[in-house]
Amino acid sequence: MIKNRSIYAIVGPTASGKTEIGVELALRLGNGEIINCDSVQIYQQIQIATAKPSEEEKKGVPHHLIDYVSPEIDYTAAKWAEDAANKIVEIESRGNVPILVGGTGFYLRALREPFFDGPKADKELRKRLTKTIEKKGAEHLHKILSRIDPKSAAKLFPKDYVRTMRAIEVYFQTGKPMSELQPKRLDPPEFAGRIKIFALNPPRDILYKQINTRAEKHFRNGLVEEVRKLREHGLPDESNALGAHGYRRVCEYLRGERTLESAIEQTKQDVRNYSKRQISWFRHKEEVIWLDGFGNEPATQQQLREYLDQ
RNA sequence: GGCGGCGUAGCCAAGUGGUAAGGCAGAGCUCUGCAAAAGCUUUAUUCAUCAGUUCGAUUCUGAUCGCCGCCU
Repeated sequence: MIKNRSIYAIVGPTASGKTEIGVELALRLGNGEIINCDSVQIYQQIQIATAKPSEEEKKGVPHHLIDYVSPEIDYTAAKWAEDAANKIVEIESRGNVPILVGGTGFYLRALREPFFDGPKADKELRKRLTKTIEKKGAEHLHKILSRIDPKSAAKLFPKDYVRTMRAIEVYFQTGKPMSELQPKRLDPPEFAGRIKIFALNPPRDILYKQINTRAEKHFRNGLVEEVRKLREHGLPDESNALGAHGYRRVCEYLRGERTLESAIEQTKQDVRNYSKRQISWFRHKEEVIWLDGFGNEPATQQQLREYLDQ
C-alpha cells in the first residue's frame, strides 16, 4: 500500500511562498512532514538572509534537514540526496507523508535521478586547481581536461571551470574519464516515481519587487552584524555558507570592496537573477505541475487542492 | 545674457564620412558530488530634433530644444 502513496515536492523561485503553501499542504494532509530542499537553509548559524521558516510559520509541522549542518562544512547535492532519502523512508515508516520544499532543483534531481557512482569532492585538489585558474585562467584547465578526457571537454565551455574541475577530479581519483563513468547512473530510489512536483509561478514583476523588499528587510534586520560575528568566529569567506545571497556581498563590504549601499543593490540583483534561473530549471520538466501565483495566496492554494482531489 | 562642453538602447559607455564596440539590466537557456554555484545565447533598421553639404552623415555645417560647467 505504501507503493501508492504520494510524496510531494513544492518548488519554484525564491520568495514565491513555498514555505506557506508547503505548510498548508502538510496541515491539509494532516500527517505531512516537511523536508527542506534548499542548499542554503541546511546550514546552521546563517539565519537572517536565508528565509528559513520561523517557528510561527511552521505551525507545528515537523521540518527536517533544516539548520542541521555546520556552516564550516561544504555540503553537496549528493549528500543531501542521501539524507533526504533516509528522511523519506523514516517519515513514511511512521505513517506520515514527506513533503519536499525548496528551490534547489539540482538537489531534487540528485534525489530522483541519482548521479553516477563517482568519487567525492577532493578539497585539496580543488584548491590547487583554483590556484591554477587564478594564474592561468579557466581556459587552461579546460585544455588539461581535453587531454585526459576529450569527450567531457568537448561538452563543456572553456570558461565553465566548475564542471571542468569536477571532470578533472573524477579522472585523477578514478583513473577513468568521467565521460566513461557518467552513463552508468545509479538506479533511482523506489519512491522516485511517487514524488509529485508542484512549482509556483508568480508574476515576474511582482516577484522581483518581493525579492527587493525582502533583501532590504534582511539588511535592516542586522545581516551585516550576523556576518561580522560569523567571520570573527573564523568562518571563512570562501565557505559555501558565506557564499549565499546577501552574505557574499556583505563579506565584500566588510573587506572594503564595496559600499553598504552597493552590497544591498547587488544582493537584490543576485537574487533576481537567481529566481529567473530557478524558473528556467523547472519550466520544461513535463512532470512538473504549475501553480500560478504566490504560495501564500488562497487562489494558489485552491489550485493545489484541486489537484489533490483528483 | 555671454562663453565652453555634452546629448548614442531601460542604464553606463566606445566609435567612425561607407552602413552602430563593450558592460549592466531585460528575455531565453544549460546543468550527472561546491548549484543561492558556474556557464551559454539574445537584445538599437538607428545615434536629441529639423534643415544643409555629400554618391553616402551617427560622424561635417547651421538652426532649434535639453542638460552641465564657467563668467557677468
